[in-house]
Amino acid sequence: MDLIKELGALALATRLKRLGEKLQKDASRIYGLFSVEFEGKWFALLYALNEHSPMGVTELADYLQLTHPAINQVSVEMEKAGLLKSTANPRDRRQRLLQLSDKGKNLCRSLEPLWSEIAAATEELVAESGVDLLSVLGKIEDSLDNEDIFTRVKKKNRSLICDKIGIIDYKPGLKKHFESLNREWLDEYFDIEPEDEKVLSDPNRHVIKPGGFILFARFNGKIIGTTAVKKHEGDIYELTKMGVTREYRGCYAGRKLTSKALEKLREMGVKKVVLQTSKKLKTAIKLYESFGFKRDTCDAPWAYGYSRETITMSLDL
Amino acid sequence: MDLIKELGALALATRLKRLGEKLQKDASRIYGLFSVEFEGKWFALLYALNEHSPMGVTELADYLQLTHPAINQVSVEMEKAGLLKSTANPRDRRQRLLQLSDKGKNLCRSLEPLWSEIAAATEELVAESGVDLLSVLGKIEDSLDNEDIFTRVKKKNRSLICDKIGIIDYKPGLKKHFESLNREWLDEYFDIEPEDEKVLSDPNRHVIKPGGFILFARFNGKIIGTTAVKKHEGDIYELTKMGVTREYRGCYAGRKLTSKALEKLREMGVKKVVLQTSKKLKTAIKLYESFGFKRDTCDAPWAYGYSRETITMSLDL
DNA sequence: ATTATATATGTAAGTACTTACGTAATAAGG
DNA sequence: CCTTATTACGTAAGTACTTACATATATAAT
Repeated sequence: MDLIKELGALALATRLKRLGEKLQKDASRIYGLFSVEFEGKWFALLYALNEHSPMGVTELADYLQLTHPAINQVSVEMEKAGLLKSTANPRDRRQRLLQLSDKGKNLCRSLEPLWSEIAAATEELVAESGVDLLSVLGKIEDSLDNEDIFTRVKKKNRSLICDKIGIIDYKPGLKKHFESLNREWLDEYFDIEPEDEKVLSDPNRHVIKPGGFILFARFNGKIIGTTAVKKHEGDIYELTKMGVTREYRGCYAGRKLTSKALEKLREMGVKKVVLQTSKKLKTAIKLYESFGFKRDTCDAPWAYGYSRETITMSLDL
Repeated sequence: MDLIKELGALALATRLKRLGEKLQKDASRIYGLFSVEFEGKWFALLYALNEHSPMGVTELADYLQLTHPAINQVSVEMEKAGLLKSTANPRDRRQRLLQLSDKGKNLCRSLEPLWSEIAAATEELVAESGVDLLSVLGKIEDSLDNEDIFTRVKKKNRSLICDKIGIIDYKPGLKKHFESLNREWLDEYFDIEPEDEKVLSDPNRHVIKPGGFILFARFNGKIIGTTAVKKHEGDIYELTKMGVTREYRGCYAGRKLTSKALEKLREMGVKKVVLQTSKKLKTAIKLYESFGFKRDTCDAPWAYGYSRETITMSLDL
C-alpha cells in the first residue's frame, strides 16, 4: 500500500523526513491545545536564547545548525511578536546581538511544561520500539560524518568510473575548463599568484606554443580533470597544473592523466620529467611517488619561485 | 556544540528531518556523479510508474503518500522533461492517466544500478549502528498511527485540561460557535437536515425563547464545546446539539457540559430529561449512560423525525 | 594609512512540498 | 431526467527552510 515503506533503505530518507514532519506537526498541535501562541519553527531560537544570551545571528546559526538567513528571518518574526530584542554590539557594529524580551522569557516559562510533556511522550513512543533510537541516530550521524553515502558509492564504483574516464587533448573550447579546474584546487589550498593567472588565462601561449601540452579527463561527456606539461629551456619538461574536480576525486582520474602525460613524453623521446608541488597536497605527492617520482635533493633551476612553499620532484623516463 | 543533538527526544523531529535531507542530498550528488539528469523529487513518481502504469494523479498521491498537487506539479515537470506522457482516461475524462515514455523507461533502466548502489550504501550505513533501523522505524510509525504524540500528551493532561474548562451561558456573540461546533460533528457523521439548520441558524428563537438554554465549554478563553436543552410541549426537556471540537475530545468537556445542564434542570425543578442520539455516536451514548440515561422502550412523541437513524434515551432527575 | 580580505548580516529568489480553493466530469438520489 | 453530491484534477499561495548574492564593518597586510 505504501511504496515508500516497501522500498526499504532506498526510501529511508523520505521516511525519516516524513516521520520528523509528523512529529513537528504534533508539537504544533500541542501548543495549540494549550492556547500557547507559538510556532514550531521558533523553538530552536527561543530555547537557545533562553539558555545562553545574548548571541549573534551567525553564532546562533552555527549552534543550531541552520543557515544565517534562517536565523535572520525567524528572529525578525520573533522580534515582531515581541519575543526578543536585538541590539547592535558596540564592539562590533556589524553584529546584531539577540536576547529574549520579558515576554519571550515568560513564554519560555509557560512552554517548559509542554516541552517536558512532548519529550516524555516522544520518549515513550521511542521506548515502544524497544531500541534507543537517539543513540542509534547518533551513531548513524557519526558514521555519515565519517563517510557519507555519496563517498561510499563513489568508492565502490571508483574502478568502474575510472574505466570510463577518457583522456583527451587540448582544444580552444576547453580553455575555460583548464582555468576553472585549476582555480578549484588553487582556491582551496593557496592564493592564486600572477604566474598561475598567466598560465590559466592563456594556456595556448604559455604551455602549448613553447612545446608543451595539456590533457583533460572526460567522464560521461563531462570534463572532470586536467593536467599540463610545460617545456622549459634546455629540454626540461614540467608536469604542472593538475586538478580534478572535487566530486570526482578518488576515482583515479589524476592517475590516468599522469600516466597519459608520461606516455606522451616517452613517445616524444623525453628522458626526464620534473614537477613542483607542495607538502599540503599529500594525495598528489603520493600519486607522483607511485609513478616513481623522487624528491629532488639538488637545485631545480627551472622551478618558478612561487610564494607558496613548494617541493620539487623528478622522474627519469 | 550542537543544541539539537543535546536536546534528545525534544528535538528528535528536527534530527530525523535533518538526517533525511542529508541522505536525499547525497542521492542527488550520486545522480550527478554518473551524469544522470535526474532530480531527487522525481524518484517516487518514476519508480511507481515503472512498477505500475498507467495511474491517475490522485491514485499516485495515495500510493506515494503525497498530496495530489505534489504529483501534479512533479508530473508536469517530468512531462516537460519528456519522461512521461499523460492521456485522458476515455472512461472518465476527469482523470489524467500517467505513464512513462520510452525516455522515462530508459532513464529508469540507467538509474536502477544507481538505486542499488544507494540502497546498498544506506544499508551498510545503517548496519554500522548495529540496529535494524528500518524495522525500528516501522514500529515507531505503527505506534504513532495507533496513538500520535498529540493524543498521548492530551491523554496525560486530560484531567488538568478538564479542571480548567469553564461552563458559560449563551450570549448572542457565541451563536457562531454554537453553529460551527455542531456543524463539525454533523458533517462528520450525518447530513445536516432542515431541523438542524433551523436550530443552528437561530438558536435564540428555537432553543432559548421556548424556555430552553445553551451552554458552552471554555478553555483558556477558547470555546471548545457546546450543548443545548430544548423545551418541548408538556414540560419535556431535551438534551440536544452537544458537540466538542475535535482537538479537545477526550478531555471530559462533554461530561462537564452535561453535568452542568442536568444541574440547571434540577434547579429548575425539572424531573425528567430526554434525548435523541444515534448508534453511530458511541462515546456520546456511553457518556449519557454514565449519567444514568436509559434507552427508551416506549414511544417518544417529542422526538423529531430525523432522516438519520436515532435512538432516544431518558433520565429521571 | 591604505588596500585587500574576511566576517556579520541582510535580501531575494528558489525548493519541495503543503493547504486552500476552484472547476469540470461523473455518480447518486429523487 | 434533473438536481445534488462527490471525485479528479488544476492553480495559487503559503511554509520552512535553502542558495546566491549584496553590503557594511572589521582585521590583516603592506
